Amino acid sequence: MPQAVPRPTLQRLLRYLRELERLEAEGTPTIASDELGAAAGTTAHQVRKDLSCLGTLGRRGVGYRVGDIVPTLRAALALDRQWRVALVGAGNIGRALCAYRGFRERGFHIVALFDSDPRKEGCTWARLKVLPMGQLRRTVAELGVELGIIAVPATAAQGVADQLVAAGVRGILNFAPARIIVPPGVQVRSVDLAVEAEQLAFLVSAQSTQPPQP
Amino acid sequence: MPQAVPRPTLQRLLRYLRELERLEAEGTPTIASDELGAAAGTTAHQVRKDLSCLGTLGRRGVGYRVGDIVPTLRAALALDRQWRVALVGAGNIGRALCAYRGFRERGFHIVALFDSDPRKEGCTWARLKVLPMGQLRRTVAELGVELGIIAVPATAAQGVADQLVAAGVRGILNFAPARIIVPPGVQVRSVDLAVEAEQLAFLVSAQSTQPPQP
DNA sequence: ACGTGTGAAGTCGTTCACAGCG
DNA sequence: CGCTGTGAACGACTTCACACGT
Repeated sequence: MPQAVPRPTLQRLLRYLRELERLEAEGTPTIASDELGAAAGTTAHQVRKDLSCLGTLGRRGVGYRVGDIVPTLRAALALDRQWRVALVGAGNIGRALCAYRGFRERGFHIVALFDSDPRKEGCTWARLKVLPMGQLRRTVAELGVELGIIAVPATAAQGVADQLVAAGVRGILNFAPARIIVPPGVQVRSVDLAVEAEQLAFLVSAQSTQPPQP
Repeated sequence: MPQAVPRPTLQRLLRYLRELERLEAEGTPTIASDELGAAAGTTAHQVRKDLSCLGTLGRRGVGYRVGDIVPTLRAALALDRQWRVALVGAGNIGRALCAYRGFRERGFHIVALFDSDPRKEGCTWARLKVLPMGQLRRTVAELGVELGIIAVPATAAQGVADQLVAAGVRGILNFAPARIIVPPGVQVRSVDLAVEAEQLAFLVSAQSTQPPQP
């Protein structure tokens, strides 16, 4: 049975899948854990441990058959289906996410776009009309939206999250620099662009002041 | 001496700093670890352990003086200064990052903008002219750029990283869905938007198939 | 003989409990 | 007495070593 997959393992599994899809496109029939590890930036040990979370996927003495495990991984990671997404916030970030090809390529379809600013209402981006927030609940229900993306200012984030949850969304990807509280049963992942930059700055700075050990 | 700060601790310290700056603006003079923990979404234990990485910052029986530790935190996290940043890639993501206020508010100034597409050359975004890649090296040196942001397609990412490193950049924030290899002494942080969505999808999906324990 | 799967050992981070200072 | 600082216990993830299937 698929016992819990640790978070770090999940991230790596997604990277392995990327690499394996590339190998599949190139026609590589089989790959060993050490090669996959090198391609994904980790070790053979780690690759085997991670993949073993999902069952017995390889063949001893041979390696992993690319054609076999790509579908297995896709299914295990819930990527063998399409996800309908609502995007809230038609600002700079919202516009970029709306146009981002990476989402659609991986099965994430933004099917509705909302903004509280009436001046933006009716504008069209990437074939989507900007709808007023008042229509969020009905639209999410009608279109069967399962995931929401928040791309609004920090002060508005919690309110938007509440509305998304009330509309029945099961997961939220939050780009606002604010902590969001949701009831159990709803998943949240936050991406804070400034925090990413700040982490980088710290690492750069720490490395200058602390030269590596002798 | 400031011994190594674990990565998860670093992330939390940045969140504490946000909360503390808010408290400072509100005029709160002092705060205890349990309140700060609640505000930042963690525990009092964790707050004290994290802050103790940076030295003895609190007063027993009192708590932490907001006015004291905000500057201390800023200095320890290398946020008591400005960072000059070069942005490569004038596509959707690049445009959004260029206009993103959060960076400037936190001391990250995008001072140069590059794209390999000659048609975009000379366009102006947020008071920045799009420059050709050929000018990257000289411009980075002249302006004293320390950090680079990559917002180009995956296939171009490694090449851009190489050019940034050759130009003397010390850290790279990578938004391309590709692994980037840099020499030691250069820091990289990657943000893969599709992977974030994929993780969310997995968590939502896993929760449906595995109801919580009895 | 080769490469996977996996228990065991090791490392890192979190949680805890209480001593210690204001 | 209140709240911090911190060593110690705990738990999670990683690294390792080797048995096992092909």
